[in-house]
Amino acid sequence: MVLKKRLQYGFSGYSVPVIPRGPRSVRKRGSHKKTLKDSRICAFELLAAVAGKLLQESESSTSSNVAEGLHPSSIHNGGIKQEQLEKGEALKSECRDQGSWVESVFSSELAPRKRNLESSFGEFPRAVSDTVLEGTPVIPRSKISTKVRHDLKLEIPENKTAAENSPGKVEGGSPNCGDIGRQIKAEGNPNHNVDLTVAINSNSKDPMEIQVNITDSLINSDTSVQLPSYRDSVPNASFPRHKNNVKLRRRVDDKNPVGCNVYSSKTRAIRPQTCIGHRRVRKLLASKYWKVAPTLEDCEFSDSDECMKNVNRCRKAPSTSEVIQCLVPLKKRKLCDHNSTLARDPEGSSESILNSPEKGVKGEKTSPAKNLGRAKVVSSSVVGHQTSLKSRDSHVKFSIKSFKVPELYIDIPENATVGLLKGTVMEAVTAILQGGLRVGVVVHGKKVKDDNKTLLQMGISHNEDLGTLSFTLEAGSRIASQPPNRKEVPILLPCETHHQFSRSAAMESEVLNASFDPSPATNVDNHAETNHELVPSTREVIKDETAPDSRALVAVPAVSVEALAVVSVNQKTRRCELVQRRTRRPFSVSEVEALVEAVEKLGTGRWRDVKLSAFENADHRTYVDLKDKWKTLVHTATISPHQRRGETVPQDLLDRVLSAHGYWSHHQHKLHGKHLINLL
DNA sequence: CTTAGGG
DNA sequence: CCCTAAG
Repeated sequence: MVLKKRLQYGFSGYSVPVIPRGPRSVRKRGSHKKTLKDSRICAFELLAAVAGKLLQESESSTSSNVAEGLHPSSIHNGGIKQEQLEKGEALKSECRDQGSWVESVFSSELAPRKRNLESSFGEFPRAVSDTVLEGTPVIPRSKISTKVRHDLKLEIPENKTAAENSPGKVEGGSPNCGDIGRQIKAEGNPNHNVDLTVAINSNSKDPMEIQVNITDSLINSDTSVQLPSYRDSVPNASFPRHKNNVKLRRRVDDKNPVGCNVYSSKTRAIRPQTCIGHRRVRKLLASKYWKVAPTLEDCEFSDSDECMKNVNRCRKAPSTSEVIQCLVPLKKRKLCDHNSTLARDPEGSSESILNSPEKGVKGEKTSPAKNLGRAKVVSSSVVGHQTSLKSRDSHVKFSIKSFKVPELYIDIPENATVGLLKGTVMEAVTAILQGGLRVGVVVHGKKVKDDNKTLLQMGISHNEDLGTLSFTLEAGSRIASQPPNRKEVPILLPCETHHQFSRSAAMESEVLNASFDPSPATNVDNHAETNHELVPSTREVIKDETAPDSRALVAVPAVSVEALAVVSVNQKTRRCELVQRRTRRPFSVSEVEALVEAVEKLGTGRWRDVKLSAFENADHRTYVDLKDKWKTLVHTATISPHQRRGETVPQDLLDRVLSAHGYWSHHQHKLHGKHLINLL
């Protein structure tokens, strides 16, 4: 039968099944791609800090908000909603403040830490607390995600270097100061013309909105930045359940006492429902767990170690102190999804940090050693939207619409007051900004390290799609920025030393997707200085509220805390292409011929062999490509000639395609066995 | 990593 | 071409 078929089709190679067994095809594509996908996102914490301040400042306004909004989903009017989470309850609250709105999810479980809370508590308006407290059951471990929005607008000459493009540093105002302005300044480059200012805009329609303005900004594109999530344990705080701004989720596991260890483990357990089932792995930018140390008035950090020491000294009970954990959302998102708010996948992120086996991070490495002890954590991730604008004069214009603070996890006792809760959140946020911020530039998912490259060199030109351009905010490193000497700034301490949070992996971030309508593309990037990875973006979008997984990050002293990542996304282009699509390379007739020949010989189920046999040297043709091409060839051969498009394939080849297809579709399974028999 | 299919 | 589920 075999022979018969052979003759029938006239395939010379038919009888001998060629089974090339060379080295497995090396697919650059696969690894490359994956790498990109997996690595992404950095959290951005900057905003969080701002938000924290705002909270303080906006005490008065806050109370009213808390009582009123009922709509959970709305950003400005959060509602309280209870949801069952896998393992715990998460409380999500959205608060508005002047110039910024913060949405947060708290996770609570707690470590005792009243001092700070109480002090801060006093600052909050009573109305708020009352409302909150009213009839509220305790909700252990809530998750809070905070979002801060502001607008960034930028216009940069294409010939500016990356450094210029990315301001070297973003400085946050001191937590204590009443003024809201924060500036991002470009450093090192004399020519940079970017000056970003983040300020609370009281005039804004939305009181809670924070505006970030870059001088000379021209455009309206929007970018949102998200901050990494943190977990903070706050002792004795009670959460309201019915108020508008808060969403609550019940957690299943509340049993554990407060310990850092316990905490961490639990933290892991917590995973947003939305995230469940997600296959994609996300990387966490930040380290896993962060602990917030009580505010130390007397401590100043010259270096992280010092900081830590001081902190410890100051702390009463470190072990029990509240812990703020920053989670880095790791979920990958698909860039193209619309309307999704940002989502995070803590697990993924943490995994990435941990070098989880899953995609992405695998091979890349984070050298823990480098970061060990340094506790650099990239905790926040920022996602933004970017709109590419057409510009004239070779200037690239884009604006970052907003920064978002994704998640903040807090562990707090049920009986804690709202005020304490607020204070805790504020501290956590503020702590993030302590070290100042640095801006990173991510192009096509890859962080651009070379500050001397011009935008043009990086492919950032006015006529390019800016969708692949994004920015990250990173906590300033000691090196990059001087450790702030501030007092009363909450300190994030590593909760568990044993935790690996110190790994550089912590630095990895994941990409988040932007949410709103336009097509959000998300990028995440980790900016640990030591780590650089390409961050791929995904299309998946996760709704932030629902999706957030949580994994905790350990906050390290501000000094050591690093990186918030901000990613801007291009909204304009619907198609988000963080992961750029391979350039299209139509098959030439000769390639088709080679393919047909190989398939006639090998059959349609052995694409790897086909590749090796006929396209061994064509690196750009993967076996999947060949398979796809065959698929299209079959289709082409099936349809009428006038319906065919592209380079016309000789009819004789198509005939062969059809013949081989028909033959193999019926014999591919049996054939092999028969061949073997024949050979024998 | 490969296949096989859907998108 | 991409993305994924399945081996």
